[in-house]
Amino acid sequence: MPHELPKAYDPTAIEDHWAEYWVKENLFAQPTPDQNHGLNGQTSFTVLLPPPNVTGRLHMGHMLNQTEIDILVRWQRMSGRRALWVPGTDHAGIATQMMVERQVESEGSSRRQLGRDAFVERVWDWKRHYGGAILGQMKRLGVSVDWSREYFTMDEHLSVAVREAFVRLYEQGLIYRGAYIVNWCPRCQTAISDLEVVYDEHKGHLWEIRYPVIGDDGKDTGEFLTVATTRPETMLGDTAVAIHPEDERYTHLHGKKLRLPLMNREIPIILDEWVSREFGTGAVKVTPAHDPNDFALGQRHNLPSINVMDETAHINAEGGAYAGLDRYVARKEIVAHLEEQGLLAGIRDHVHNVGHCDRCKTVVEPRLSTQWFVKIQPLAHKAIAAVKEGHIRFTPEMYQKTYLNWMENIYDWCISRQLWWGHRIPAWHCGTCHKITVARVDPAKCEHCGSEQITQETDVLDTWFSSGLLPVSIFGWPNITAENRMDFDAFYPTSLLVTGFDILFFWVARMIMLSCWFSTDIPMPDGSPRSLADSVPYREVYIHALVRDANREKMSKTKGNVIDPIEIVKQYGTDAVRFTLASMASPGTDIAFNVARTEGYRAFANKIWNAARFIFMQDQLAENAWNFGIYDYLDDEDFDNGPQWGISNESPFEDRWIVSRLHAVTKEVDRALSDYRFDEAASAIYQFFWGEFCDWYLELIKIRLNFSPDKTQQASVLNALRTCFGVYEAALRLLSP
RNA sequence: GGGCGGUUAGCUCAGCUGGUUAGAGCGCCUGCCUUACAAGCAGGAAGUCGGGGGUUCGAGUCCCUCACUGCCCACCA
Repeated sequence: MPHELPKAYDPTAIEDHWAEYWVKENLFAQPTPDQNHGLNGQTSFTVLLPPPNVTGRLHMGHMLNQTEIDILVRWQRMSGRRALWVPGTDHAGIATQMMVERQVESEGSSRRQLGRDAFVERVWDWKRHYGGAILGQMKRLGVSVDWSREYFTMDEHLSVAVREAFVRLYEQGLIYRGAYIVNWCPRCQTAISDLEVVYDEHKGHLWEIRYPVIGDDGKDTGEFLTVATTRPETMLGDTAVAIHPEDERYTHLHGKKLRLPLMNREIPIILDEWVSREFGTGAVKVTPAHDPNDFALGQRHNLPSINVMDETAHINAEGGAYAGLDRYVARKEIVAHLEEQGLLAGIRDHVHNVGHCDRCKTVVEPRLSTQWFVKIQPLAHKAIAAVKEGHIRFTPEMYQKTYLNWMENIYDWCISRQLWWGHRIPAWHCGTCHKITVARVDPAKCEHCGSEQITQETDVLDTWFSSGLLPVSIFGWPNITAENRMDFDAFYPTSLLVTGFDILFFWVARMIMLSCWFSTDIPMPDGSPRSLADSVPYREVYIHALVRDANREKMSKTKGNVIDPIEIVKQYGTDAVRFTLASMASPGTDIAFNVARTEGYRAFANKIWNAARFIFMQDQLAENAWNFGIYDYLDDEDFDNGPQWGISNESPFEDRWIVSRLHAVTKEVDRALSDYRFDEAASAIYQFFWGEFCDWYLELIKIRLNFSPDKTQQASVLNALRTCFGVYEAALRLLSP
């Protein structure tokens, strides 16, 4: 029975063993509750893993996220709740398509050369091959998810949910299609949402261009109106110039027309109070097809829109002599030609924000194009109420403000993407009457004219449209049957969402809007209608920090400062890394990951190992212990319900002390975890185990061992050992075993 | 242009609703291979809590202000 343990803790072998065992036994599965017994009196604790992209490799952010969730899930499970943690992966539209495009290109082919069907098949291949990378890594790390419930956002039943959601919103008049200014990525050749545009400060120029004024006789008067622009190439699509109605410099030009240089087109001067008199020259060239402000102006003043660029941001046929040129080449030539013609009034240095595609960093081109949108106000309205009425609580609290502020100023959501990878929009265009048929199942003919000349919309949906539905779709919505009904009742609303603030709007906000909107049609278990309070996707949101490098720099491949969690884990062990993250996870600040801390916690793991070693090494006592039944005690099922101390008023002081300390620490850890204070929980455990249990209690035990050799004292010593085991075991439980 | 954080030991960070000599890890110094652990043990040095002002019997903790720093949001060409 005495154990020969190595002197130093080697995590690898032990972790490999247990990780494999946990997965094999699917130890953390939470099957659909029994039809008759429901949850059997237990309450549930449900968490969704923020689904990693299929393109990803596990990074420190995942590791932090999973460590926190795992701690909470295990803690709740130990507290007797039905803890369910659902894993899955996200198809990640653009990101994945880009990845596979690159692969295809490296083979000398291209996406278009392959064609849609073949390309999509390639992406599926790719997904099958690499898509499980992160989940595989998670398995090795031993996260306590229910692997039997693993999903992929393009699984059949989840795609059904996406389609249902789209059709319903359409039927409710909340999805519309139209030509509006969208953010267009010329590299990805798709529209992207406002959130997918990141702005960088750019030292550019403000070009001042003279537009000739035309007299009543149709000839140039010799006067000019000078406009200022940061994007001269867009002038090819100008359909007006706007000035402020009360700008006295230009009063005499009211009602006049201008000759658009290079294009020789007559354009009106319009008056609009939106124009700032202070900025630039006080005269704004108006390009409704290439600027959101100008688009709005165009709507107000009934101006035509001339789209002068194609989907690759090359000038199209509307650009006359410049057709075929890249936007920046065109800019250069246009500026040069203006200068030749004496129409360039000046060039100023100008610092302004330029939008880039979040994915590929290409400069975004605002561009008029026909897209699908969600009329978001009604959904936002509910999502605001859900939070304001306290049905969803944010931690840290300040994110509630951030959330509400965004939600209250929300714009319609552009959900269509000109991609091939994703959920294809369930809409069909009629070749005969040109109307649209939106349907749950592929229609055979146009619902308006009955024509069979229909073709499906080529666009796919924004990735976040499907992930926003996950809280309801993974539990069976919209097809709630007698079977999965129990699941929905038991686990929806989920208890908690743990995620980073970087997807607060992308995902958290969308989930709240979509889930609140769609879950209402599923009545409560007792048949009563579902209130807003029970429609929410989760009751709590815990937002954690970003993990940065030791110098507080964002980790990025280009900077080469990425700390690969798997490497660190290999070196120090999973527990050491997890303990580091937990201990550094204090609210409000980013985590500057410091390997020195991990070294310290590897030492802690070693300390725990050696405490066990000490206890097991008491050979002679262990033998006696066997006789005295201490191992029976350890085998006792009661032990599974927590150690029984056998502490009484007569017990030695140190026994009573350590047990009382254990209880206090347990309480402290409970408190800390219920406040999401992983750092405080970690610190309490660390201090207790090392500073009290090892430094004091085990030392006192040594003294007892040395000074109580006779039989009469044996019981006391054994009781001490029993307490050792007990505290040790309990401490391990605290560490979320 | 709005909004939100941060600024505490050499480094990375705690310090909850204001209350005894301001804490931890790593690092540093001194002494120890004491039969669980040198990834250890015993002990030690180290901070005018960003600057200034205020409230209070009492402030790292509340208020004002300044400075520096980071982040989010925003259609000024």
